Parts: sequence; C-alpha cells; structure tokens
Amino acid sequence: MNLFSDIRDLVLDALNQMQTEGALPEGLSFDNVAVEPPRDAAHGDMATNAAMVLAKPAKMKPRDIAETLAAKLAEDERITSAEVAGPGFLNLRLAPSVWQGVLGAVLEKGTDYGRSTMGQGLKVNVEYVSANPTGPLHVGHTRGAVFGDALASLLAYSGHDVTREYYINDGGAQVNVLARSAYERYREANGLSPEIAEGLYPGDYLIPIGEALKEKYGDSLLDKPESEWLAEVREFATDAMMDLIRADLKALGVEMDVFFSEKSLYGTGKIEAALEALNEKGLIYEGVLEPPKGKKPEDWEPREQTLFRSTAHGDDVDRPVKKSDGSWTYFAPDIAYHYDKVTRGFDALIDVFGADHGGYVKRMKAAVSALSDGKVPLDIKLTQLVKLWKNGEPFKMSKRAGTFVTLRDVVEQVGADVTRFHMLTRKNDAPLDFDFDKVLEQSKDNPVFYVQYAHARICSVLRKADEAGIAHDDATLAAADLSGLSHEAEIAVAKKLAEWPRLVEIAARHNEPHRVAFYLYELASDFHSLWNRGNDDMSLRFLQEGDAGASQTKIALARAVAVVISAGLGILGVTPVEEMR
RNA sequence: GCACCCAUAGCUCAGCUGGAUAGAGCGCUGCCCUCCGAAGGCAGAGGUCUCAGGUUCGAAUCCUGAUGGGUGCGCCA
Repeated sequence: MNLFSDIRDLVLDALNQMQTEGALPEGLSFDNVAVEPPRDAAHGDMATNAAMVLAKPAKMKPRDIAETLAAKLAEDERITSAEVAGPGFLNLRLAPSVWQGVLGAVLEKGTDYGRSTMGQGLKVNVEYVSANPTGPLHVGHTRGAVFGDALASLLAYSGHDVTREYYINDGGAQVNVLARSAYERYREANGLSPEIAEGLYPGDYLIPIGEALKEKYGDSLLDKPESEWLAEVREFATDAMMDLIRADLKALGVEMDVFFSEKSLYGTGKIEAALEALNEKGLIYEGVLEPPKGKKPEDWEPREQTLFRSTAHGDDVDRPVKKSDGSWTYFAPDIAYHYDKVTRGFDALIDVFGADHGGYVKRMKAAVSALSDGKVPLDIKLTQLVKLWKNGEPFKMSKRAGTFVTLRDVVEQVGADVTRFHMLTRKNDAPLDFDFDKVLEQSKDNPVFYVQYAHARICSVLRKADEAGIAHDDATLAAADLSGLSHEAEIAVAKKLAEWPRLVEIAARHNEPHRVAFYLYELASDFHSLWNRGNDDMSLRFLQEGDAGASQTKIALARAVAVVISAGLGILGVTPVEEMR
C-alpha cells in the first residue's frame, strides 16, 4: 500500500473523467502529474501539481483546471478538503480514517509494508567491494561494502531480483607480489630473516600465512627458484586472503551471492571472446595513443597498442586492451567480466567503486554500452573517502596492517551496526567523517543512537503492556479501534509512516540508500517528540492506566513505528535493539 | 592541459521528476525540567543556495561560462 500512489490514481481518475466530460482536451499526457507531501504542513496533507503541468498543453489557465479538479476530488470520502493555492497547486486534506488505515496496513503487512513492485522483478547485478585479494579490508572498502550491501537490499525491497557479487582480482601482477611477500614470511617461519623489499606487502597478516606454508611444505620450497614455487604459493596465499576477506565481510554482516574470479577468464577464451564481440562491431584497432597533456610520464614514447574505440560510446580517449608487449591490460579482463554479466542476462548492472577509480567510469560504461548494444544500463556509484577521528584528532594507525585502519579495527571498536548506520548517513559521493567517540555517544546528536532508542522505547512500552496484561499482537492491534488517534502529534507520526513506501521508491530510483537513514532519523524524531509530549499531557502516553482499549489504540501507533524502523534498519543491515545498554 | 565529483545557515550536512515562505543536528539566545515517560524538553535568531548569464509560468535543482576544493589521467589493478 502506497497512499501517495493511491491518491495519485484518484487524481488521474478525476482527470480522465474531466476529459470525457470535455472539461479537458483529449490526448494529454499525465506522466508529469505528481502527488507529493507539501513542504509546509499548513498546505495540507498532500499536494498535486496537475493543473500546472497540464495548463500549457491544454491551453487553459491552471486555476481553472484546478477548480474543476478540486470539485471532483472533494467527492471522494477520503478527501476532506481540496483547495487551490499559489500558482495552481491543489492542496488536499485527508480524513483521519485514512491515516488510521495506514496504521492498519503497517500492522497487517509487518516489515513488508513499504515493499514495492517498482522493480518489476528486473535482474540487477550489484558488484561491490571487489578488493584485491592481497590483504585485509580497510576502512575505504568498509564504506563500499556497507553502501553496496544496503543498495542491494534496497533494490530487493523495491522489487528487483538482486545478485550481490564480488570480483576477485586474482589475475594480475599484484597476486604475484602477494606470493613473494608470503614467501618471505614462509622463510621467516623457517627461521630465516625475511627480506621485505620495497613494493612487497609488509603487513603482519602474512605471518600466519608463512607459518601455514611451512606446515604444508616444510622447508622444501626454500632452495627452489621462484619459477618453481610462485604459482603454488600464489594460489595458497590468494585463497587465504579470500578467506580473510570473507571473514571480514561476515563480521560486517555482508554476504555475497557470487564471488567471480578474474583468473577464470584467462585460458578459457573468455577475454578473447569479449574482445571479438567488440571487434565485430568495429571497435578494436591497432593504434598509438597521444600522451596525456600536462602530466606526461617521464619515459613516454609512442607505441602501437591494441585499442578499444571507447570514444564511440562516450569516452574521451580510446583505451588500450593490450600492452605494447602484447599482454592484456587490466581493462581487458574487466571487459570480459562485464560481458559475462551481460550474457548472464542481467537487465541492469551497478558497480560500486572507490572514488579513486573515478577515471575508470567512462570506459567501463562505454564497454558495457558497446557489448550490450546499449540495452543494459551500467550505473557506477563512487564512494568517497572516509576520514577517521579519535579523541578529536585524525586517526590513521592500525595494529594489524601498519599503514591503514582495517575493517576489523572499526567493527571491533564500535560494532557492525553502528558502523553500517553511520556510513549511510552521508551521500555516497560526499566525504565521510567517522569519529570513533561520537558514533558511540548516547545522545540525540547521534543518529544511530537516536533511531535505536526510538525502537527500544517502543519495545519497552510493549513489555509494560505485557505486565499490565494488555494484548498487543499485531493482529489484535490491526483490528483495534483506531479512531481514538486524532491528536495532531499522533497524526503527524502516522503521516510519516505513510511516506515510507514512497521514500523506498525514491531511494531505489536514485540508487541512494542514505535516504533511508535520513528518513529513519526523521521518523524517530517525530516519535520522540510525541513521547515527550506525554510528559506533560498524560492523554498522549502510550499506556493509558486502567483503559486497555485506549492503550491498544496508542500501542498500535507505537508498534507501527517499530515495524517501519525495523524494515528500514533491515535494508541498512542494522539490527534494531530492544533495549539500550 | 583534459575528465569526473563537490560547493546550501558560524560548523557538519539533507533537500524527491524543476514547485509554494530552502530544512535538520551542532553551536548561539531565552524559558522549562532534573518527577527513570532517564540517557533532556520547548521556543527564537541565523540564508544573495560560490559568482555571472540562459531555459521556464516557476530554478538550490536543468544548460553555458567563471571561481574555489577533491580525485584520476598509455605500457599498475
């Protein structure tokens, strides 16, 4: 149930009627007719711009259309008043029974209230994290993981068929570096002093890998040349790193559907096939690139390479798929990987990258556009940097990795729930401050706390209802007489609940889960405000002493708030708490 | 040099398909509470939406240009 689309349907019916009656010309498009909550509550409960968007194509005055429309809408029992205002807005006020109906719907459907069919079951692939398997996840990955995961849940909640996917970069030079780094730790485990040369990974997390290698191979690899141990150690270390990463993700509550290995693209003809697909479209050629202006590499010299004509699909320059020595660039397997996603039948692709990959967006979109003939849209969401603070100072150190703060550091200090919620209180493309002290603060300044507190307060009301012997299962509450909910502060909360399904669709349409976090904060704020009024006005308290019926009415409202908070937190991957500690 | 992202209250940030008098928290000012319906409440002040043009009945939102900040730029991934 989405109240806004219900009322929009009502408006469209009225407009159609006006057409048949000759009050509006035929053939108008109603696509731009919107029904939204007005910014100012004084303007009523809902507003429609119908008269304004139709005035021009209908060649009529907006106010004339609005007057006729108002008269028609006023006939509906849900509408208590319809007033023309401003340049031609039509402001609607709704009957209290409508808001009470919203509560009934929430209690009946539970956390599925707000679930939308907007996505029409379209298959969407969300690729996120995709960190190189060379070490533990750090804070930057954490934000990408939280964002991608919440986005995937949001899309699923809005009716998409979602696949969560991780692309393992296990095919490039960096896994050889990993192997050499692990080998040094293996030497260390055998009592030799490791030589962590410049460019190798120095982190402590490889020490246990070295020991595990010793356990498996004893000292048998010590005297062999690199060519004889590289492949084996590489595979061993990569697997171990992926186990580590999977454990990191689990600690954050992220579970992938698919782990796709870059390595699986090599030697299977998949890269060749993807490039042949581009070649058939005339988009592959041999050529020499211009040097980048302004920042020319020292050793630049013109060389012929195999290039992808990405400029044909919106890129600024063509991009190399083969190095001058004939081996693949990193772009080539990426093309093949996205080709694979397209051929798996996804209707839409989403990649979540760190902001440092911004320069990669156009070429990747060009590749997908070319490979799918423009049929499969690729949206790339960039997550900006996370700046860590502790004790009022920038915080950079990590016990584990030496150079960067890991996901584990963060989760162990503040917990997965706080991490996830806080990282979604900013737009993905805005930089984020993460203050270890502030995110744990128990005050209304902290959105994580504030939303959780609202939920906990409601659970506390339910516990007290138990003690008083008041039935409060959702079925009972849904059937309760809700006509007693008429105070303006109570109606305000119900109105906020009515916005939830609409908010879900807007957030999903923009691929912006942070909107859910902001909505929850507003809902919690409205709830706390009502709660506070109970201090002065006993009639607004959720438990009415000695009056089980009246209590049930109020509890229904509180419980509905808890349900929507649960649903929203569920999308964000945060567990609602039942009491504050 | 080029591309992408960003610019909204003193600070940190929201702002829906272009819609009415641009919102929230912090900070500030005033009043109230300190009764576990505890982990404060209520109210107020505070804005040239970086600047200049353009499109539109209507622009923080779309377009062009400028300024300031961030990120990236063949043979790393």
